[in-house]
Amino acid sequence: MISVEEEAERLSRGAVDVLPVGELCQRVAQARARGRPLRVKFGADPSAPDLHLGHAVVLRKLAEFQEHGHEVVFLIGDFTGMIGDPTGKSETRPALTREQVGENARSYREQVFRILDRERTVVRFNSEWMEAMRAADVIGLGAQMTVARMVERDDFARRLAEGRPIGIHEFLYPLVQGYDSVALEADVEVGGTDQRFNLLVGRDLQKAWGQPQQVVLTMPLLEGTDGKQKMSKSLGNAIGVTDEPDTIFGRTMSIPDPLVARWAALLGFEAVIGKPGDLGPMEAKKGLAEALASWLCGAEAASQARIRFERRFQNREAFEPELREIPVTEDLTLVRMLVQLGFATSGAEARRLIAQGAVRIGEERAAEPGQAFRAGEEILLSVGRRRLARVRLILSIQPLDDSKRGR
RNA sequence: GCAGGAGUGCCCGAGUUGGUCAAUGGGAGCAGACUGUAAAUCUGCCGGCGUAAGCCUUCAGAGGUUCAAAUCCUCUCUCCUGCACCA
Repeated sequence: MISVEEEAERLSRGAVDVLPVGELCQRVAQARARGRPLRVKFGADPSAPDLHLGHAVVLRKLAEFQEHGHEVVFLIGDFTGMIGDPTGKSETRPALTREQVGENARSYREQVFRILDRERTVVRFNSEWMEAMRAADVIGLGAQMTVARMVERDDFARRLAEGRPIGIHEFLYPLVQGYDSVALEADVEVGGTDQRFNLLVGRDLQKAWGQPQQVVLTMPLLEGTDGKQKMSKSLGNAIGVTDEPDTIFGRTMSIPDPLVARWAALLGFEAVIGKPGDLGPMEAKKGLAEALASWLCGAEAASQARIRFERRFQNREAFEPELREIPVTEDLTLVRMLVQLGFATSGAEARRLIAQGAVRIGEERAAEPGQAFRAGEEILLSVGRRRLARVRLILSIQPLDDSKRGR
C-alpha cells in the first residue's frame, strides 16, 4: 500500500485547488485509521443528462478516489432542479416532473458508469431531505450566510456590478447545495472551478452543524473543441461520453493543436502524447483521439475508429458509408432527400449547399435541386466532407406523411 | 407605486425625418480553395417555400393610421436605471 502522503498527492494531482491545503492528507489518514473509505460527493444538475468530456475531467478524478478505495456519492439535485436555474444565464427552467427526474437519473447512471466504478458509487437525490424542510428550516439555513459573503461569488459580484438582476432564490442555491454536504456528511466534494464558492459553502454549513468540514477539490474547466470557450453542449463544442467512437476520434482530431496537451493533461492521458516534440502534432493528436475513444468505447472500437479515420480522411480511400433507407410513395427531389437525411435543416439550406457545390452524387457534383429519384434507386450521396450516406429509396405503400393522412 | 430608458434575425448589435429592409456590421455556423477533418488565409452562403420566376412569414405581443411601418399612434407584457417603500 502506498503512503498516506503519496495517496493524497495523487488524489490532488491536476486539481486547481485543494482547500484547505494539506487537509486531504489528514482525511486520508483518518479514513485509514478508522477503516472506512472517504465519502466523496459530486453534485449533478438533474436537467442535463448529457455528459461530455468536460464533466469527464471531474468524473475521472472521482474514479481515482474509487481506485484508492473511496466511495463516491453521486448526488442528483432533483430538488434544486425543480425550482429553476441559478446561473441567471438561462431563463427559469420549467419544473421537472418526478418522471422526468427519474428518467434523467437513469440516463445519468448509464453515462456515469462508463467512467465510475458502479460498486463504489451511491446515487442519491437531494429531494430526500429537502422536501422535508419547512420554511423555518430554510430560514435557519439562510441565517448561516451573510449577503456580503454571498455577493463575493464571482457570478453575483459581476451581475451586481453590471446592474443585472439577482433573484433572492438564487442566494438559496449555494445554501441548498451546501446543505447537501451536511445531509450526506461528505468528507470531500469535487467539482469544477466554477463551483468553488458553492463547495466552500458546504464547509461552512457543516461547521455550523458541528460536522467535520469537507475537503474541497476543484478541477479545471475543459475547453471545447473550438479551443476557446469551455466545453458545453449548447455551444456545440462538446464531445459526449456516449458518442460513437468515430465521433470521438474525429472530433478530437478537429481540435486546435495547442489544445492537445491540455486535454491530455486534464483527462489523464499525458503518457499517450509524450513530451512535446516526441511525436508530431498530428501523431500526438491521433494518440489522444484513440486514447479517448478507447477509454469510453473500448480498445477495439478505438483502433477501428482510428483505421477508419485514416483511410477515410487521410488516404481519401473509398469506404463503406452508412446505409440509409428512405420510404417513398412518389419521386423524391434531391432537396427533399437532403432534408430527410438531416444533411440540411431546410430546403433552402439544401439548395444553398447544392449551389455551392457541396453535394455530390457518386463522384459527380449535383447541380439540379429538383433532380428527382424514384423508389428502388440507390445512390451514394455526400455533403461536404463529413456527411455521407448510401441512400436507398424504398417503395412504401402507406403514406407516412401525416398531412396526407385522413384527408 | 412614480419618473425615465430599452426590447431587432443563433448571439452581439446598426437602423426609428415611414418606402430603395429579409433588414448595415461583427461573432458563431456551413460550404468552396488550401490542408493534417489543425491553425492561418482567401471566397461564397447564412428566415421559409419554390427547378425557376416569384411568393410567404419576421424586427417583444395585440390592435390602429397609411397606397406603404422595424420605423408613426394606442394598449399589453418584459427588462433596466433612479426615486419611493422598508417608521
